[in-house]
Amino acid sequence: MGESGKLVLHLNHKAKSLNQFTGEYECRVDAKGRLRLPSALIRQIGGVNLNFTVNRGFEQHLIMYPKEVWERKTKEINQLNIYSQQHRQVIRYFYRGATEVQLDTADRVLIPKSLLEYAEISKEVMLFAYQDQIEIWSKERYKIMLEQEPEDFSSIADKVFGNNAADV
Amino acid sequence: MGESGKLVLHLNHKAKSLNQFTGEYECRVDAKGRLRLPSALIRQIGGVNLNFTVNRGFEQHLIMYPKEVWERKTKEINQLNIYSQQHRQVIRYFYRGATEVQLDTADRVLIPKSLLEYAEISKEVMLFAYQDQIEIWSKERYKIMLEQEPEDFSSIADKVFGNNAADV
DNA sequence: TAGATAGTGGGGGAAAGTGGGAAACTCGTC
DNA sequence: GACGAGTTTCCCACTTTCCCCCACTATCTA
Repeated sequence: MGESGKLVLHLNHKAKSLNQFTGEYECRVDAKGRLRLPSALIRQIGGVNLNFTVNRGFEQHLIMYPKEVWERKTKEINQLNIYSQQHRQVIRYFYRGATEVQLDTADRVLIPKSLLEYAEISKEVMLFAYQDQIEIWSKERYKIMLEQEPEDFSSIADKVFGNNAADV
Repeated sequence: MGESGKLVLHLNHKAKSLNQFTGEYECRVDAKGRLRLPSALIRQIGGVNLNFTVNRGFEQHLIMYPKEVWERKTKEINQLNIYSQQHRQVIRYFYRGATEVQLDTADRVLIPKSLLEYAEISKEVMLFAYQDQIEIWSKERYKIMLEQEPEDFSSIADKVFGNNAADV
């Protein structure tokens, strides 16, 4: 979809959650579609929180949110106007495929096949955790993603960091 | 060392921290991927601070920040709008594999394999500490980086210091 | 030369991660 | 309801990795 930045800017996008994940983890999905979370990540999550929502990300990867993060995000989305076609599109696009999952006794989640297919995940997976979410990428796609430098990185970096930081 | 072009890349007016590192250190990663920090550097760090965040730098090297320095840096990036494709790219480009590490009892950190690969580090490593960060280079790449400075340094310096010197 | 500090390397126990058998459950069909 | 195919999930066994600990070497200082 188009970015329609104006549309979504009403949303309170700023991440002010307690969850602040970090880390890049290499791991794998087994033949049954189970993904074990690295224990370093489990520790960050904090033990109490075993429920997650997985859905499609915007760039052919998956995103996993702790349940209460997901609930907060849906609240934001639900503020959009369902009677506007454009908004409906955004709403659907946001929800597309969201599935609740939970850790089994060996700290694994079962990822639905349709989602694995969408992200082209067969075995090797990279987890990329930042802010309040955990992105799930196939290893190949992750590599490709890293190699792409955003065209306007320096101009946005300018804005964020305030001066000519990324000029050279 | 000292006056490299790279130095200028990281100008960040907002970064005034207590941490102020200096130095160039030669050291090595052992067969298990552990990097021992030189004790001179440990002394600069100040003992209290055992947690770091490592991520990819922009020139095929790694950067290590004390945890709270990293957290300060992410604050600004986290203000971006995750629903904007452009901003998402920038956020990912900024985080690019950031992973928390900590010193073991022998003052070593275990660097994730994916990051070692990215920086082409096998054994010999150069640490380059300045401001509030520690750059980690493979010895070969560090040499190459140093060698290619002189040609364009003056023109870059012109650009950076010539008109925007006020900020610095 | 001895003693202290810095740096290197590896053994081994514990923890993390992997894989598969099989019981339990779901759902459609006869 | 009975049955079977497919899926989910618990459990256990096995492999791999991590990290504490100790021992050894190298370098520096008095």
